[in-house]
Amino acid sequence: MSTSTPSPPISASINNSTSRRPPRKSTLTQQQKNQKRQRATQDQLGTLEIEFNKNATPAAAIRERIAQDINMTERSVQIWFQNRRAKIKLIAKKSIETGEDCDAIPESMRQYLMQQAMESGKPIARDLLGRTPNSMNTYGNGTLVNAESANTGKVVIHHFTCKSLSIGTWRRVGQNAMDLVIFYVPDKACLTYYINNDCTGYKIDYPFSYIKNITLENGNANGDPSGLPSRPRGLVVELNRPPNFFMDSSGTGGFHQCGDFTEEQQASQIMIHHLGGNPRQLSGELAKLVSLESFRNRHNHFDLHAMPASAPVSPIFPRPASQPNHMAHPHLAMFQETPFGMPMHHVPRGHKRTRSKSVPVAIDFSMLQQPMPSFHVQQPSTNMTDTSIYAPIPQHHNNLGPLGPNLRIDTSSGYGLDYRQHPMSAATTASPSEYASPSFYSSGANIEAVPASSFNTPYSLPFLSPMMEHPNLVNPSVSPLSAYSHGDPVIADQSPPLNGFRRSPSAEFLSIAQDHHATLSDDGMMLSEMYSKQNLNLPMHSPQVEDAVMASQMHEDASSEEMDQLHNMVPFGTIDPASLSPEHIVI
Amino acid sequence: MSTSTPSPPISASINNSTSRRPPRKSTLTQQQKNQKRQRATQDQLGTLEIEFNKNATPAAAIRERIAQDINMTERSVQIWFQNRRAKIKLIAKKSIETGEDCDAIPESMRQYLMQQAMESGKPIARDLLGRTPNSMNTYGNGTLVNAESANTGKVVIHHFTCKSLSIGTWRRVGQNAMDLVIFYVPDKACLTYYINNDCTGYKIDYPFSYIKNITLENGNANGDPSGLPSRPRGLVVELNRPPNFFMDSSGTGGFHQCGDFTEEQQASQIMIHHLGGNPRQLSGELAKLVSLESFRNRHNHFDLHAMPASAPVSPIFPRPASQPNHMAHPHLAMFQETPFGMPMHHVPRGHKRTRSKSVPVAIDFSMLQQPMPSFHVQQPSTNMTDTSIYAPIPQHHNNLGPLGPNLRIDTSSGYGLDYRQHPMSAATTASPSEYASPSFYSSGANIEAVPASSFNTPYSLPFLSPMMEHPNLVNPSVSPLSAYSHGDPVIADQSPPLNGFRRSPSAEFLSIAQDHHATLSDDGMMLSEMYSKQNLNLPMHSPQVEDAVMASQMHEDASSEEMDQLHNMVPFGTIDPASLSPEHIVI
DNA sequence: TTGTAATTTAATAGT
DNA sequence: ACTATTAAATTACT
Repeated sequence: MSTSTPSPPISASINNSTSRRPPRKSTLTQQQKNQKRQRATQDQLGTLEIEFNKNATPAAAIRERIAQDINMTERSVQIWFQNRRAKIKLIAKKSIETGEDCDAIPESMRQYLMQQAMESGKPIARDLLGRTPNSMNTYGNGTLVNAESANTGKVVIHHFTCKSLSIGTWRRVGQNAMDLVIFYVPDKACLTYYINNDCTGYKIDYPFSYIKNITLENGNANGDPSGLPSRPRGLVVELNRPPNFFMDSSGTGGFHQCGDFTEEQQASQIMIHHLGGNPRQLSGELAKLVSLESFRNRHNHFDLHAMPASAPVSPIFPRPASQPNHMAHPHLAMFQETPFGMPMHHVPRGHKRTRSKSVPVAIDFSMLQQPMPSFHVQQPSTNMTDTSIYAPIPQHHNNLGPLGPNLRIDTSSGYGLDYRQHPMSAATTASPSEYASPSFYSSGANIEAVPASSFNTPYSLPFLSPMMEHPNLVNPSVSPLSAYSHGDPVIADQSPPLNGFRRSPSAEFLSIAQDHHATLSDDGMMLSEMYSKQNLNLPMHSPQVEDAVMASQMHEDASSEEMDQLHNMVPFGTIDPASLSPEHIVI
Repeated sequence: MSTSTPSPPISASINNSTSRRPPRKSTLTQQQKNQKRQRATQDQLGTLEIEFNKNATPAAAIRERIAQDINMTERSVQIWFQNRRAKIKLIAKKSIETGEDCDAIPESMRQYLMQQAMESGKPIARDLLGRTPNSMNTYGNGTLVNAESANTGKVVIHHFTCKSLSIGTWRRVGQNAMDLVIFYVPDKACLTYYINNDCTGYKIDYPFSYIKNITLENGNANGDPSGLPSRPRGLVVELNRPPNFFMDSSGTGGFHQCGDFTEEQQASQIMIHHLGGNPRQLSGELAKLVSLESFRNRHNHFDLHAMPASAPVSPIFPRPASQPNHMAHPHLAMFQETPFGMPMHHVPRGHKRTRSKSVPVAIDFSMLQQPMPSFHVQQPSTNMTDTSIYAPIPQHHNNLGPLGPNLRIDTSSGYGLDYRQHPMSAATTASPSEYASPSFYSSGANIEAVPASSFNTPYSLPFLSPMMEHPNLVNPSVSPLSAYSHGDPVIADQSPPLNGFRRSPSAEFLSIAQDHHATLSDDGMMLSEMYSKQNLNLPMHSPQVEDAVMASQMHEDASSEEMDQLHNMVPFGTIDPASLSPEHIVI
């Protein structure tokens, strides 16, 4: 039938069917109904595409308008959008598995996915799209995230869905879901804040052992009818010492440690970090963290003397009075864990999804075309982007010029070479012993025996030593500091020598990255990736199962950890002020 | 990433993916994913073929099994089936156009196509597959259906999707979708029941003018909560005179008129026919019929005096009290037509497609090999066929022995020679004037001017005369009766002389058939086919557009009638008892 | 070259 | 609106 006849002008044929389409309701006609299955013309596709980029879930009215514009039925437009979303979602998912890129995901879709993930507490969804944004241009800059996406997937990562990070007055707000990523790698026992500013990546990280406690702040959601401006919701992390700072010399493919880049180096002074986010969401995420042995034992290896093992049962922990400025709230609640490590009050699953409503979120189209590094941050006025909704949130030091390989972010003092301000000595500012409290343990099963071999404290453990075998490991910009972060005994314990690794498909990338910077080892992801290689032989079991959903789609021989890979990105969005039972949780 | 690696032994590579593939979902892997595009081996093809013959749309589980059997991924199996179905469908369609045969269509595929057509009320699909079953071995017996399949497709045919036909106590139940076909040819203004019994075809037909009224019985679907056994659902046709009877002297290639072959010749006595079927489905089909001018004017040419043209507006038609036995129901509803000739209450479009589920329909594999005539009927116990689901339905006179060229069907008295029992005189039993009622018209636009040239009443018009030009038109078994059926003025009017036909690819078959029997002209399909030839030059316009879907796939310059070709077969299946708004519709 | 494997796209069904 | 599936249309590959 399709032998020779040249296809007639499509628009004409479509016209036939739609021109007199009744202005009826929506479910009415599909093009097909009228005649045949019709292929969208390039014209139509163009418009659809544009509209999709603007809004991946247009309301009926908008669909109708579009439909009229391009001579399609509203129904067909609807279907097109549906299929498109599905397609992109699939791509996103796939890109997770393969670690491939996906610059084909318009910001609108990201926003949408974000929101979706946000509203459904489901980690799966979060993974998918949380992850997708990074996979864009990986290899190039070799961020930790990229490293992850490149590996075959043994790395277990969990996110904290936060949209803001505040340390003192220094504050970063995630704007397009790529500029602020907060996550931890259980196996590394390390918490990381990933920050992107104008295509340059920065990160702050610290091993669990640096964490004095973590608090979930629920504002004054319920039970406190006072009209007071609600306290910032989210996690409050209290450290016992300053974290580590890194930056990504853009494009070169790796992080190197650097000095405190926060405004006035506040992060080196103030040990309280506020991670703003939806308490309901964070509740579950926090539950996971605290269920980790590596978290619960985070102080065991060096701080046994500092904390009496008897205290932890108390449901309410008095917080150290010496606390500078943050939240001395009366609302405290014990974090209760379910068999799955989820809090009892975990969101039931009755999300209120704002169906196919265009989200009032800033959209960054520029992202779509430019093959730039994975992340980038608030440029006060991005083309096409409406940043107004974020305006009320104070952003410090955003008046940076375009950045080259050098970074400039919220810090007037040195970075790069002047990177070290508080190595070991930082302990004097906030020594572990000072802050250590009985509240470190959230359950009774904390004090577990530690293998003798794992007595590498974060202070002294050069757990990177195996990597030193590599000749080009010495990077001029790397300071000794790079050797004492991530003092995770477990990792140190199980970490195999590098030359013992089996070469997986991603091993190549690994070696490439290794050639780049000595700081490689400082990159949590890289580390974890190497570690993941080992996992091929040494499957590890984490207490979480919930995140381990995607794995099933990969290989059936994959352990649950396999699937639960790279939650690189933390989606964020409007915070649902919905009430959460416990208003305040301290770990 | 898939640069160059030479494809390894296929079975091995496939094995990789499938052998221990997780019992996971579907989106799994394509062979390609693993390595390269892989050609199915002869072995694999063999199995696939066999499976396809068993079931053209295997469920996922079955696909999985097959996949494992032949070392393919489930996905690939799925694709293979998909492509296969597409291919066969194409073949089928092509065979329609060319009039070629196609013994390459396994029964499973026919079943599938059937069901598909069934579930989608769409005539398109119905055409295709309605058509396919016949295309098997056409030439041989040259049934009307075959004739159709042979023509190039100008014939407009519409089906009534019925699964049973009852006249009095005589009853036929469609069992394999090929033994009971009820349809009409608008241009012929003739309604036909096609019946196949053990490879021999029979038919009953009558021009529209014989139809007193048609009722749609919806049983007591809704609004009648009484626990009464629902009245039989479907169409009830009331005639004003007995229909015509034909049979196909098997294998010889044509129908010839014969006597009433129904049990005790009930069809000659009882003017009420019950056509069982899904009311929802039939509703739309009936809507089409009543929208036809040729239907609405069916009495105009001879019975104008009998019915006052003023009455028709009444929404509810009192039915003649003289009605014998059938349905004197209180539920009557006006059949409302939309601009498209569809009833307002037309099924919304919510068919429940039992997706890719093998239908619980009797499958006759024997059909696959044997090049026997298109149709055949319920053999009480067919090999491999589970007839149980039809068991409850009484089948009369099925205890026939194998039939040769002679027929034996539900009639103990004469046929063949003793064929004429109620020619004109039958009118005395139920004269048009007696039954004529104002309800003949379903809308106001009925009484239209009739071309003067078309005043050929079904009583006198020898519209077959052109065919008499053929020498061997005289068949011993043909009676004069054959000359007065199908009194469609339009056809008679526009029918060209035979020798004026253009030779289409199928013209050859036509002539062959013509050489077979003088009864050719009695075969509605043959007639309509000839007629269709003419259409090449004389496009005709029917009020329906909906059916005209397939045309776009043929030639874009084809008129809408062109596509709406041969609805030869009426697929049937389980009747959906879903409620239909109007319970009872009278035309 | 065709024909077949596979992908992409519009649509349907069910949820 | 999402998922799963499909048929139809197309592309790719042998």
